[in-house]
Amino acid sequence: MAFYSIGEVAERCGINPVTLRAWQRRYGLLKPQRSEGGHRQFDEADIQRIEEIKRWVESGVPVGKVRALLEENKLVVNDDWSSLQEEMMAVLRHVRPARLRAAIMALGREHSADALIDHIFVPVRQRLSLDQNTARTMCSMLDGVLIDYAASCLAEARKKTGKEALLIGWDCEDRTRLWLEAWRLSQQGWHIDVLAEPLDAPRPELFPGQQLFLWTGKAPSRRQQEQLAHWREQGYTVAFHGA
DNA sequence: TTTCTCACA
DNA sequence: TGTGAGAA
Repeated sequence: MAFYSIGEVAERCGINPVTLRAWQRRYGLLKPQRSEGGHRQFDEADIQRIEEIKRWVESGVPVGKVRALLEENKLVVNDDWSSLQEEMMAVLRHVRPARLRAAIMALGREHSADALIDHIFVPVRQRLSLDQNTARTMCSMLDGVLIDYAASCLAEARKKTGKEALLIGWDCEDRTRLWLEAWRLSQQGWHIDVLAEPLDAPRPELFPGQQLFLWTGKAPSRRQQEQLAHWREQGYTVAFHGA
């Protein structure tokens, strides 16, 4: 196995050695072997990884967020969902909503909401959103069909027995994801309604006696956790949904 | 010369 | 993300 010094790698990849060290030390992005003298020894795999990091950074992702993305991607690539993701991409390239809708309904008959959301729709949307141009259009079309499909699943779920609940996006930009999460909840037996517009400051007092779910799209902040505890003390049935 | 770490913009 | 010091 051939090794490269940090200087060689820096030149080959167009990244300052200082930056490479910073990626390793500050963000845990790299883990080259070391020589006896303590010098870094990069192999081809490391260089591949650096190129991948570069692509994320160039597409506007903050360096601090790249690690999570790399690990997420690794999981996705190694499981057998990747072929279904590719099929989804292939359907998207036709840019035919009716076809896309049929494909998604077919998937919905085969797989659980959890699996589809986590292994197909979230990864595919993420891939599409990185691109600036045509992928944005495909992503937009996908979002439209997904919301349509999610809404039909919510309606379907209401035909079975279940409790009423309201899903509210809290400080989250991703409206489509909100519908996907509503769908997920409906598969857990809830009759879900969605506040289509995410809120900065949800007001449980407007929905007395109703079960509320809050979706933040990320781990709740300290402030949000305190707010939730406060609402519960006041007797509101409100919960974070998901992470 | 090169690279290392660490403190510091 | 980059600079500079001091050491190997």
